[in-house]
This record gives sequence, C-alpha cells and structure tokens, in this order.
Amino acid sequence: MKRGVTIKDIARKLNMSVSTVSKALNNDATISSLTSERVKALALELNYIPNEAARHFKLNRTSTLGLIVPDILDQYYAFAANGVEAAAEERGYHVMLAQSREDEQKEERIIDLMIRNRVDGVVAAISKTRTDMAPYQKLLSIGIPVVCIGREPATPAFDFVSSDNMEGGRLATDFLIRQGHRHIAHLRGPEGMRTGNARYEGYKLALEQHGIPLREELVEVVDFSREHTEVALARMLALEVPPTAVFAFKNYMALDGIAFLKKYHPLLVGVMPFTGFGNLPILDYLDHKPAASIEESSHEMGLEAAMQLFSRIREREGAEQSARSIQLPCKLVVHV
Amino acid sequence: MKRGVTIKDIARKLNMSVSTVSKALNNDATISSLTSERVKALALELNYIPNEAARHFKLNRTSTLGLIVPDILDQYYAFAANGVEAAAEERGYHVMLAQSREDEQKEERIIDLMIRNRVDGVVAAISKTRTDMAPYQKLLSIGIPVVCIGREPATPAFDFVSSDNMEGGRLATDFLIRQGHRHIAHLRGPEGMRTGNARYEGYKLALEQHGIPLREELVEVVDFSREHTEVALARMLALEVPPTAVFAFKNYMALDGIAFLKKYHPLLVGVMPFTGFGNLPILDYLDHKPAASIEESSHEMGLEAAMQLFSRIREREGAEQSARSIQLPCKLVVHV
DNA sequence: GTGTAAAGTTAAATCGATTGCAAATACTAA
DNA sequence: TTAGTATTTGCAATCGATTTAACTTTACAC
Repeated sequence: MKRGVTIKDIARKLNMSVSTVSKALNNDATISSLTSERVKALALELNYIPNEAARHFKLNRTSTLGLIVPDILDQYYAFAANGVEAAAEERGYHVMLAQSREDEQKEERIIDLMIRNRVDGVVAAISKTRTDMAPYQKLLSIGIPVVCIGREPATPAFDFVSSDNMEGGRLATDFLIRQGHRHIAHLRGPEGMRTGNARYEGYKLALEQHGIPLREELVEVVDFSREHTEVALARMLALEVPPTAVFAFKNYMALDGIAFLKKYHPLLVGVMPFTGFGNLPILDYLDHKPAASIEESSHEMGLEAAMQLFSRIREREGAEQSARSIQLPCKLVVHV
Repeated sequence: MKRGVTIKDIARKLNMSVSTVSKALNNDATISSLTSERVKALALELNYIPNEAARHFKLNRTSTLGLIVPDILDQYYAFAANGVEAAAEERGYHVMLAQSREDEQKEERIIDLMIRNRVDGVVAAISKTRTDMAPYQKLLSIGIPVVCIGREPATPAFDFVSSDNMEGGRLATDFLIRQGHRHIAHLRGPEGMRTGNARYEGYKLALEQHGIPLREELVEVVDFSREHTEVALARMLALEVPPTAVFAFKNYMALDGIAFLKKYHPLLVGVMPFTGFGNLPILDYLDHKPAASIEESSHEMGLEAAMQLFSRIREREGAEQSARSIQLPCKLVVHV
C-alpha cells in the first residue's frame, strides 16, 4: 500500500518543523497567519490527507460511535440508525454499525470489537433475550458511555431512550373505545419484554379511564408467529362475549389477524377493527388494513440517543451522573 | 478517558520485553510455548484489550471495508449491506457504513472520510445522478480498491457486481407471454439508468424469442411517481389494441398500477397481470398483487462484492488487473 | 542600549503496537 | 571442552500526528 503525503513531507518542503505544520493545519493561534497560509496551500497542492489512524492513536479518540442493533432490515432500526447517523454527522463523528441478529454471543463479540476499536460511545438496542448486562457494563467500566434504545435494559445503570409505549398502548386502545367498542382484545408481546408490558399497561389505563372493566380472557401473550395469533383469536372469538376490536402488539400481528378473519370469519372483515404499533408505508396498498397505527418516532429516538451520548462523552471526565431515561411521544395515525 | 492495559504492562509484570509479549500474543513461531502461555494467561487476567487504533496506525491497515449506499432504508441495499457484512465478518473485517442519500456532495465527503480513515477497500452503490467518477478514481489512485454494486459506473475502470437485469427483464416478460399475453406493456425506468435499459433489453429479447413484434407505444419511461404510472397506463388502455399485461420496472410501480386499475378499471383487476422487480415480503398480505416478481439476490451481490474486494486487497501489490464485471442471476417468483 | 514582554517556531517526548536484527542461551556433535 | 547450530528473547527503530516546554526572534518601553 502506497503511503501518502505526511506532515513531514510538508515540513521538509517548507523548511519548517513538523510541529509548526501540525499546528498550522489545526489552526493553532500561536502560528502566524502567513505560515499558516503557506502550509495550507502546500497541503492542498500535495493533496495531503491526514492519517486518521495516527490521530486516533495519538489522541486516544476515534470520533466514532458504535451502533448495535438486532437487524438493520427492520425499518424500525433502520430509521433509528439514520437518526444516530444524522446526529453524528453534524458533530463530525461517524458510525460503526453492527448487527447482533438477536444473538447474544454475536452481540458480545460486537461489544468486544467496539472496545478494541475504541469507539467513543455506543448506542445499543440490546438483543431480545439478554438479561445479563455485564458485557455492556464492561463498556462503562472502561469509560465508554452507552445509551440503550428501544428495549429497556434489565439494569438501571444505563441511559435509555425509547418511545412512550404505555402512552402508545393507551392511544391505540382509546381509539377503539371511542369508536364504540367495549370488548377489546389485546394480543400482547412476550411476557418478559418490557415493551410488551408497557403497551399492556397503556391498554389497561385506557380501559380504566373509560370505566371499562378489564377482561383477562381478552388478553393473550403471543409470540410473533402467525399461527399463535390465529390460535389466540380463534379462542377469543369463541367466547360467549367475543371481542369486537383488537389492539395488537404490532402491525404485522394485526395483519396476521386480519388475514385470519378473511379465512375463517369473512363477515368480520372490515367490521372488527385492529390497531397496532409500527408504521408500514406499504399499508396504503392494502385493501384491509388496521384502522389505526401507533407510529413510533424511531428516527428521533436515534437522534436523541446520539445527543445523549455526546453529552456523556463531554462529561466523561466529570462526575458520574446517574442514568437518564427519555420517553419520546407516540403518534396515533388513523388510516383512511 | 482511562487508558487501559497495554502490552507494556504485561511485559513489566512478567519481566519480559514488549516485543516478546507482542510476538506471543500474535502466535509468533519464535516464541516458546511456555512464554506464550504465560503471556496469554496474564493478558486474560488483566483483561488486556489490544488497541486497534495503534495497530491500524502501525500496520497501515484497518481491517475495515467502507460501504457506501444511497439509503439503508431501501431493503435492496439493506440486504446488500448484510451480504457485505457477512463476508467481512468471516474474514475478521468490519464495515463502515455511510449513506449518500443520492447526494453527490455527501457522497464525496464520504469518500474523503473513507480515505482519511484508511479503509482497506470500498464497496459502493454510486448515487443515481453521478457521471463523474473522479472521486472514486481518487480511491483507486491511492491504492484503495473499489467495487461497485447495483448501479453501473460510467467509467469501466471499476469492478462491478450486479444482478442480471436483462435476464430478469426477459424472465418477467417471458412469464407473461407464457400466460398467453401478446400485448405486454412495459413501464420502464428512467432513460439514463442503465438498469432500466438492461431490463428493457430483456423485455425486447423475450418478445423476439417468441416472435412477437415490439409495439413502441406499449413502452413508456416513467419516473417513480404514482401519477406518472397512472398517466402512462391510462394512455395505453385507451389504445385501439390495449395491453393485456404489464411488466413494470419494479414492484412498487406494479402496485401503483394495480391501484389505478382498482380505481378506474375495476373489471381488469385480477385479469390484467403485472410483473415487476423486487421482493417485498409484505406482498403476502395483499389481495391484489403482482402475478410474479423478479427477485434480485442483493444479499449475494453484497457477498460477491466483498469477496471481489478481498481478492483486490490481496493482490494490491501485484500487477493491476483489469476491471471485472459480475452478473448474478435473477429469480422469477410466481405469487400464488 | 538594556530589559522585558510578546510572538513565533522548534526539539523532543509521546501514544501502543510490530518487526528485523542482534544478543543471549541451550543444545549437539566432534 | 569447544566450536557450531538451533532456539529464545530483547533492543531499538518505526508508523504519523500532537503537544509541552523551551528556545529564538522581534517589538517596545524606559
């Protein structure tokens, strides 16, 4: 590999010391403007490109944020990644992206990689099953700040940015109640998942606010498989007093539910409204879609997380602040 | 920022020189296995983490591939990115991802960034409007190999990996012909776009293979707006001999077309089949979907591009090989 | 003309790791 | 025992930039 032009080359050609050149390029105030100009002119002419590897090494700082997400194919994380990237770019940082694929082993390898590469901070959407936060603690102990997004970490030691899932759950349910429904089913996310819990809390809150009693038999934990959704709905529809509307953990679940109705209860299609989390642009092309969606601002989540990280990086040497938690508002979007 | 454990610390504790420690950690053959074991044991105990920044600097190699795509929200590029990542991981490389957002200025800033950071190679999906490849040439001239994906560069100096758009176009058209259609419309991509040209060539080839004359009035260049698609279809359907099937540049265009039929020609819905490029998992939820899709293996494209890059990196010091071009097969997927 | 402050420049150390070559040690054969 | 070889280990230079402290030069006041 050809080695490029270095400040040494510039110094030699101008009969200066390397320190002068370095300072000139960094706009150091102690360098006369004449010298500074000469240096910059030659640097430009020689097509000088600073060797960031050398700077990172010397400065012990990489201007890089690590970003760990389960899967970038998931639009939710793709938007979040864009948010992080946008914030980073503004500050002259860049982003090192890695996907855990919900694999804890891989996640830990990634964390190691980020430590080795001395990223200045990490934004992480922890993998679904993780309860042991030790690998992330390691980052903190080394002095690399971590901000979690989306999924709440089991330990409260971490900054956390997410959407306000409880309020979202409330909105989704409230919408159905206002449409006149009183028997609203909830297909909730896995028990251990805090996100699922929060949305469920919102569901209960909405019922309570409207004085509607909670019917436990209308709530079921489903994993994300189509089959499970179908079984749950079939059971509920066979109840003496079946639900007339459904709030699903997420839109894909709602779509599976609607597909189920089409197959086995065609009369209910279009009559029994669904709501769910997520914004899928493609919903526009569907004939039978959820009545309303709860949109999470994952782009803002990424932005916010990066901002939070920057403030941590800035205060790194200062006193340890306790973890901060931020909830971003959700938006109810009614589909025409 | 706390500085961590270095090989110097290890050397001191073991009364060895840093060179011995370094060699031991790198499994140098000249180090006795006893020494090697002692070093590794202590390294583990002290939680030693090599400083990659220092290694990058010294080795003049970063084990990092740069990846430039227009937008990671586009599943096509997300899959490609995953392919690149998968190949990279296998080789102990990692990926620095940046999005150009189809903005040439930003793209050039990204290229600069990659040079500054001394990535070992770049995989790039060049931005839509770019004709001037000079910024990419700069990478080559510095000795950083570049492999383009998806979009063909204007200059033949670059390695290029893409899907076989012409064959895909042929397949999409052939499928409709075999269904008995003889008047097949083609909504093609922008004139300047090589991808669009290739698919159109495939369309013409399929017609020719079946001895069907090309009717120019059944081909129209449309941008990606819904309106444009509607106008084009309206015009064609008003022809004396209207088309009975449509091959669209991509599935989203086909969906717009189907939506148009629903609105203005409901009798044609389900009768007039569409084909288009792209794989949208969500098609399953649609009532009226394209009859068949041409799936591009963008994941494989990413993989292949990374492999190509590795081989370039390996041969870097060797003789300059001329640019290689690889076309990956497309797959026709018939929707039930 | 001397003293002192201000301005401009530079020498040299440093960051953490790698590596060619020299040096030290152990081992073998005569 | 000694020369000769094989095996280990250490010395020191190096990568490209930054930064502290020291040094030189200039400017200005008295």
